[in-house]
Amino acid sequence: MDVEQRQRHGRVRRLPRDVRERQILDAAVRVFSAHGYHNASMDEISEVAGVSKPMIYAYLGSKEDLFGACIRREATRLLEAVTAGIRVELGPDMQLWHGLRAFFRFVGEHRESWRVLHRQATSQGGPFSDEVVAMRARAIALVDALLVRTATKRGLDEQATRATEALAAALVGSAESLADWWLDHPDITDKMLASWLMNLVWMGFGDLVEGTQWIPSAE
Amino acid sequence: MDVEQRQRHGRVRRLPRDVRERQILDAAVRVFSAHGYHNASMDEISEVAGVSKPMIYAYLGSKEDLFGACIRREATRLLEAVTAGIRVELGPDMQLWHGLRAFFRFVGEHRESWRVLHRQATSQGGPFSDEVVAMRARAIALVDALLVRTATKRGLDEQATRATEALAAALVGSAESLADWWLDHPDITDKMLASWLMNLVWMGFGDLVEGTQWIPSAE
Amino acid sequence: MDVEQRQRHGRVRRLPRDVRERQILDAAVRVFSAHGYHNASMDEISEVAGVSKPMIYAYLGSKEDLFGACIRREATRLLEAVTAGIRVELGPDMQLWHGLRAFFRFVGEHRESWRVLHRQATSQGGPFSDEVVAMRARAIALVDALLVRTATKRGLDEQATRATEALAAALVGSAESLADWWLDHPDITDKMLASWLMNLVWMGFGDLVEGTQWIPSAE
Amino acid sequence: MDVEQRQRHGRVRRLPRDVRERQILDAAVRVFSAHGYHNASMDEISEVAGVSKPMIYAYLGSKEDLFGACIRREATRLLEAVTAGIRVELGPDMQLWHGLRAFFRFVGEHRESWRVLHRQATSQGGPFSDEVVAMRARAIALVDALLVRTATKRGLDEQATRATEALAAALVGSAESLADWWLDHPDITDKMLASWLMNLVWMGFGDLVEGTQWIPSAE
DNA sequence: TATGAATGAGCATTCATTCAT
DNA sequence: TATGAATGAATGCTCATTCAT
Repeated sequence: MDVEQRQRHGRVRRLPRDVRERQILDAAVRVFSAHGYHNASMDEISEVAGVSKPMIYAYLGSKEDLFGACIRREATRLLEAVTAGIRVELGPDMQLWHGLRAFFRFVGEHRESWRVLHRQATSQGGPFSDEVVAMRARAIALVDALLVRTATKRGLDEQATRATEALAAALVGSAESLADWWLDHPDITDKMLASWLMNLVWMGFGDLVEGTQWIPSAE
Repeated sequence: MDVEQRQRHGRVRRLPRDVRERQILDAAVRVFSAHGYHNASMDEISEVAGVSKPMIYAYLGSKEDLFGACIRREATRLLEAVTAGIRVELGPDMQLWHGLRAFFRFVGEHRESWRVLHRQATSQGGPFSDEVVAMRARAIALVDALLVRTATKRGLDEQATRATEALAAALVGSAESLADWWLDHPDITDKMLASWLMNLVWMGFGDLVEGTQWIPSAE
Repeated sequence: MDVEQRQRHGRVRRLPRDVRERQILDAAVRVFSAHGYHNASMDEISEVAGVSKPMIYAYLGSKEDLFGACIRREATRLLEAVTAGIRVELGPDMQLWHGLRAFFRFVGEHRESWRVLHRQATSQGGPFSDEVVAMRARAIALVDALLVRTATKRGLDEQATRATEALAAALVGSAESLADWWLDHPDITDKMLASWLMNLVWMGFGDLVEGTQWIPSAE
Repeated sequence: MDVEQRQRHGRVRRLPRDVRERQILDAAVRVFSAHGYHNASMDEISEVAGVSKPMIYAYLGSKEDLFGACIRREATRLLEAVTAGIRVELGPDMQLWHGLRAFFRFVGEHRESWRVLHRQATSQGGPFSDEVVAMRARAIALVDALLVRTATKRGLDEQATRATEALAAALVGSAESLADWWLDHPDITDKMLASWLMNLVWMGFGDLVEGTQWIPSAE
């Protein structure tokens, strides 16, 4: 391949390893996000990355490995963004508020990352599941800790204690669901989303731990 | 193939079309639920159904079509179950309550259906999306209608109006998420789930429409 | 593919399974014989067989399985030919004679089979080895039995007993080697080969068991 | 790459060409012997040799060339060992005896060389064949010369003359086969092997050239 | 109606080989 | 001299899909 061709292809050659890895991961996230794990082909990824397939295998391993690497990187980014958004010096409600805002901001700015994490990773059985389930569990635990801390202060009865984990899961699920809904309603701001969700769950949770309960009027 | 052979194989042949279709759909749901859309093979489905592959293609079209048919049937069942659970003569909170209970009951009794609907269908890009998105939209609309009816009675300010759809989406998402979480915590009853979620969202929603709002203490 | 094309390709379609299997095995032996196991491609085999690759995998399994099936079939044929050639009612020398003749005749008439058995199969480490080593062991055992029978009659001293197995191996090796040599000297008849080898080994063996030994004149 | 780096790697660089070549060939023989030609990878060879792949290509050419070089070196060593073992001042039988002993000794001491020569080289079709066939021809010629010399002395009838080459091939084959058999019976000494084979073929050959022939009692 | 037989097309993966430094 | 970085080109294998009966 002569100089002319090289330039026509617009590819830079002989880059250091970590740069290439980043290139590859970026491409992989794009492609996995667009077509899903199974429909994504290594050929397309290599093409989008501007790198030949053997490099992918040399650096990131099999398709499965590559997907796992994507998940790990994006999940880490997401959690870091959320963690960075939280102000630990504030009260729990503000922590949740900032956490939610950070979450929606991240999703808004990294649609592809989100799609890979939420849509693709969740649905695959087998090896990734572990990875993703673990990440999701970390998120739920994070929220649960927040809820417990809050509830404990106010005094938490037994049933409520038992419920917090479920509520945390529900909360995470709401956020995920809202994020998805957002994809089809781009005129909404991330702030509005966070605000709505905050009102929904925080007030509800507050009532719950205070003993104000909704009870079916008749079974 | 003569009668003798037919009997030797022990299968009943020449069944009416709708029976065959049900056989096939049942098998397809089982297999899709177990392995996911892509990992499911038409071979396995035909084997589980006890029907040859050409029959599947003749009756239900391509793999994609087949999957769509599964989604449609299961979603319909789910919505019917929920609708049937609702007592229109009761107040909105009781309607939601019974709806949630019916939802969780259905999920508990039809794990496979749920897995196909939630895990598989959500993650596939492309043609199914339409189908699934439509179904999901119907569910959200159902909840939204409920919320709007309630809110309207009490007088709904503008921002709240705008939020109800999002809240409906969030609510549906919470329920889905809780249902998933349930798969790993089978000792919980469907009643408990419904109760927790009801408390979380109904009280929150009640506060919201009544004007009691949570507002970040400082931006 | 219309009728014309079908006829142009000269392929008969929808044959019963065992016919197809034979076709495939025939082609595989040809191709393995020509290029060796590793250089043989499933594509070429399928092309030579006039059958698509999926049929090969459906009927005969993986490349390794296919190769194993070739080995087994050809080895069986060879052993059957040799066994059929032997006249059990005759004396041991005549048995060996007829056995050798049958062997060389078979090799002469089935060069490709021989090449696959001898050249290809012997050299592969791993799974086939077992198969082939077993076949070779059977051949050696056959010869050994013959030698032992003969020797026992005449009274066999200890060292000679111990040597028969080695001699059997050597004899089989000579025959194999001669067969190979023959490939490059096609003007020789199988009868001549058998005769030479018979004289070489039978007379030598006779001397050996009779106690006429060659002993190095000086170490 | 500067001096510091060079020393950090702990490898001695800039060695004279022939030393590098020997390193490479040693590694190649080891690897080819262990995995066979096709399963051996240039990567592994370069790793075992402690030399980068481009060096291998620069010094010894393609994989095929490299294999050829291995064959040539090892075959030469073997032939030299055998030749060195022969005492030309002794009679033909003693020459063969010493030749065989030298052969088996070499095999015993250089299993890897032997494996490459016998197992790998023989089975590959194509380019190597030439190389290997040539080497084998030299070995056969060596033996043939010996036989002819012997036979001529005693007077050799026409048929026997014609047969010597075949017998030489058979002899070489027996030795090879015995050597293989030996790999699975390590308690045998090389002397025993040589002795058995000597008795088998020398006596047989002696009979043959003396006119004592084995003739089938009835065709 | 019903199916065994058959295939086109694609995909993950590997490896000998060669630049650019 | 010496090599890390990079790739073209195959190859084994699978699967949705469709004939011919």
